Amino acid sequence: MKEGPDIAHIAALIGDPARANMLTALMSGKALTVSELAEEAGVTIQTASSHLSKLDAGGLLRPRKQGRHKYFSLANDDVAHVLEGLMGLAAGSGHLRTRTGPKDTELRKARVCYNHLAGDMGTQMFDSLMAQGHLAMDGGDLILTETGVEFTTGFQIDLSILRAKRTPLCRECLDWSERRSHLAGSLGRAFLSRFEELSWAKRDQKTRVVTFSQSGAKEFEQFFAMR
Amino acid sequence: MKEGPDIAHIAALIGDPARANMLTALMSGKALTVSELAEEAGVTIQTASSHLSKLDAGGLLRPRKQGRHKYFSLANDDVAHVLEGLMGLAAGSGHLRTRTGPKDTELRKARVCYNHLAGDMGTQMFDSLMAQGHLAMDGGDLILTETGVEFTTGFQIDLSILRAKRTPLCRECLDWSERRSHLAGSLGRAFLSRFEELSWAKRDQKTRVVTFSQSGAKEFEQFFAMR
DNA sequence: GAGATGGTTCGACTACGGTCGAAGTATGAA
DNA sequence: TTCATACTTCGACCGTAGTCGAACCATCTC
Repeated sequence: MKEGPDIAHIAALIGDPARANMLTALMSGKALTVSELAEEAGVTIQTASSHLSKLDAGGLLRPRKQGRHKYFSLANDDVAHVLEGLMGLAAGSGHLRTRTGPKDTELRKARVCYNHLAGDMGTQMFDSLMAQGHLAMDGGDLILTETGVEFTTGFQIDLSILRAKRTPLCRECLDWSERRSHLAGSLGRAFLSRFEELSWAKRDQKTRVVTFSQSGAKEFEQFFAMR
Repeated sequence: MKEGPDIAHIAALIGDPARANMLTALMSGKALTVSELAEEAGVTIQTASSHLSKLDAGGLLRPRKQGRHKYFSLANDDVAHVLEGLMGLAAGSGHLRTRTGPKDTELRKARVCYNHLAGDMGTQMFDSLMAQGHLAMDGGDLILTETGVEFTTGFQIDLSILRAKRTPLCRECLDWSERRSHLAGSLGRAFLSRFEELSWAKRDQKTRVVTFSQSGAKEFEQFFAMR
């Protein structure tokens, strides 16, 4: 009756509307300040502060002080992963916050998941990389193959920098809208920022939507076509 | 500020201690009655009933009436998956309900996750099946290869029955203790029940622990050795 | 220094939701 | 029919936790 970790505590942390809004906002991958998160959640700064300290104590956030600002971001990919999972359940039970509107289709098309590309285009990219043999599964872990290394370096992504970090290079992340995997981990992050550098795509500042330019979408299709 | 599914609602459902206990109990994969779940959660039958109707309304459970009993089980693998994820976070933040005791090591060794094998032996089995090429990733989906079909039928598992069901044959599930994937889906379930039929292993009724007999462990090692 | 801006702490208010006793409904047994 | 068991509904109680105003720190600017 009481073995295993204490689910209830952190589920309750996520379970408050204000905190859930903050966490959802942080799924954009950006680090946000207390006041930004307060606005995002629709509460005053005081309450936001108290919420954030609780989330931090629960290990869900990573705070960083910078001058008189305090920036919060999600603690790690695992947290983002669980949040996506919860979104999947919520979406499945037909409990959408907003009725499926025009913004919803944009979110399904391409969006930011923590720090990498998700949605239709995210899964397409993942599928393509697998089909081309650039990614492979090795005993439950996702790995970058030799051709994959070539491909990414050709994409102007410096793997040595990524490998130096503690976070895993490749991870898969389950998509709540597509119910399929897409690429997470530091490589997933690198791909997305590369898309931005090449101005193939732009993140919306507020809504997690990623919009590809017309030419950007074409380039993307070129590299990540299926078959 | 309000795009995406309503995380908070279902997170709050999981966030109550009594409900979390019930859900954890259901991770054993067994369907339990209202009174059993009440005892599991340490509350009276009335409150259990109200909790269960809320969980049901949230789409987390699948109720089945049978005579004057009402059996509840987890709605699907997705729910189990999210619960495992939450356990991972809770374990990671050092928030174990019970200090890592003797039962904890048993849980890490081999346990039931919803309806399939998890823990050290679960991930070992998954890794072995991947290494032997019986399982493979195909565009984000886990599939059974041709040799995999051979292997499982040689194991006296009737695939045609499994394929007839709506639930996916193969799925991967992230392990909170090992932080690696193991095999879920109807095939994962089939393997576990086969182990029981062969009396290689036995589930403990209360604690989710799976104990392998000495000879059973040897057989297991034979079939699912790494390399 | 003084003033402004970003966060935190404290205290008081409030409301939502978990809890159980008691009564009510269904199903099964005798 | 009568009794027992399994569960649900109702109502009342109570505690916890979210909320904000006000005052308090800390950091930067001038």
